[in-house]
Amino acid sequence: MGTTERKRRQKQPLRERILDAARLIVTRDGFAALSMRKIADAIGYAPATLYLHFDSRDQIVRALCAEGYAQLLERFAPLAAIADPAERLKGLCRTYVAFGIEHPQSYRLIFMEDQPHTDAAFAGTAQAVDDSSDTASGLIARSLAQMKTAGRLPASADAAAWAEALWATLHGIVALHLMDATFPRTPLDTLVDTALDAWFGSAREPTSAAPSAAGVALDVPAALAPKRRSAKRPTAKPKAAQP
Amino acid sequence: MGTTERKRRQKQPLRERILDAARLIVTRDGFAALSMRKIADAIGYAPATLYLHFDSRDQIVRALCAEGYAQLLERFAPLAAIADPAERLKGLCRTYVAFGIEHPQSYRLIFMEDQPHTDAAFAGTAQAVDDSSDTASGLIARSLAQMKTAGRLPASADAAAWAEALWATLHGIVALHLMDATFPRTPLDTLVDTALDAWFGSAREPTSAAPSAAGVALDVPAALAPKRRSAKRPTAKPKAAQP
DNA sequence: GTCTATAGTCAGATAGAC
DNA sequence: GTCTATCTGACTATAGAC
Repeated sequence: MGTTERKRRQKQPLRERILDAARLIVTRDGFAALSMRKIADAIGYAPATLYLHFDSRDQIVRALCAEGYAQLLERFAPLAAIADPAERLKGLCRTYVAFGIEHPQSYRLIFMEDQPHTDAAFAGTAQAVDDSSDTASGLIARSLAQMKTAGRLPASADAAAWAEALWATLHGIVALHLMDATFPRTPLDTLVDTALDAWFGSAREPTSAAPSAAGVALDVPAALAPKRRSAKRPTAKPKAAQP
Repeated sequence: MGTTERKRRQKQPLRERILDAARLIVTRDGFAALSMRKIADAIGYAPATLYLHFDSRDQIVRALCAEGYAQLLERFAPLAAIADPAERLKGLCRTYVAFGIEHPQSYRLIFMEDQPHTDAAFAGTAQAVDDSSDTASGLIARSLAQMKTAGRLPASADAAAWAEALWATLHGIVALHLMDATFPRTPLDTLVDTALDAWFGSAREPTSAAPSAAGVALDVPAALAPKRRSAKRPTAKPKAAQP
């Protein structure tokens, strides 16, 4: 074990530098502009060296993506403590949108470009309603289910369908904004609130209990250390060339 | 003029064949797989020949995109005749989603990949509320404004914000589905209806502010003919390479 | 571990012969 | 109008010297 440990530790520094450089390029120029050459140039190594630490460009991309997704979940984590499901949901929605705006390239990769990872993000959706899964979708679905139980959704409502539609709304807001910066003429926060009001009737008369609209601190300080938990399955997909 | 006409007509056949081939490739393999060489191979010409009819690959892509957008507007056209704004809006929403599902590659290009065209699609959004603009967003915004006038939206609602949020929902549904075919576990039509019901209260009980003015359908003058205006400024953007 | 050198592909676009 | 031939440049990934 000691030997293995030491070996791994020797490798880490360069691996980190590769990821750092890759993150910089991606953040600045987008994922399409990421190439092994550019990374190598950025850290002052030859392209071939990168292959000692990553099997392929794709593996680097996946590592960055996993990082971004972990960040999103970290942002969600403190919200789980909010007892009122409506308030929690509001916080989740705002945090989701804020994340997309603040980390456009990560968001693009996770939800707009890389199908495998989009699939992964959706994986838990199905049973998430009663499961306390820690996926983005699971958290939203769970809050909605609780709200239905609390009678804040129409009895006829299908909580799972609402969760899907609500997520679509959030994704649509972020995705359209990332495609065209002028998109929401309405301020983003206002737009999210508009959507929430439309869905849950805050603008409508509060039938039973009027939530006093306790302001959710939507700025989660995020003491997040960029987690480097890289993707586990190598899943070397050697690019099926089509003749 | 006669000479110009004749020249243009001589060019058209091959131009069409180029576009046909390009459309096929794009529909089958996606936009990323579209290359001048593949088009040339498909129609049995040399790559260089394509440049007699198009300045660049980008111009071909734009032509396909304009085509797709015109198709979307054509699908919308007959819906303008629906007098009841709520019914019209429902039709618009379903049509929008259906188009995205049926023409995934066109949708991707217009709204998910090509920023210039996404920008163009959004261009009319601003004044569209009182304008009978023939953009996709304009049609939705106009219907919503009419619904508000008819009292079917909360008086406090900002019709423009609702329009943006509703569009985001539709886009989110389509975009997520295109990224992951398993996305809406709920059937697509059901999901759209769920959103519409939640937003406009068909499912809610008409407690106090009932849609009393059920028949207050504002008629719509806008007879928008399926405009074929392909609207393209060549805008040759020769790909700014970044050194 | 790291490098140089290179293989092998693909791409967009152009020159100039026919 | 159309072709062949080529320029230019991007990329991933590998082999083998140091």
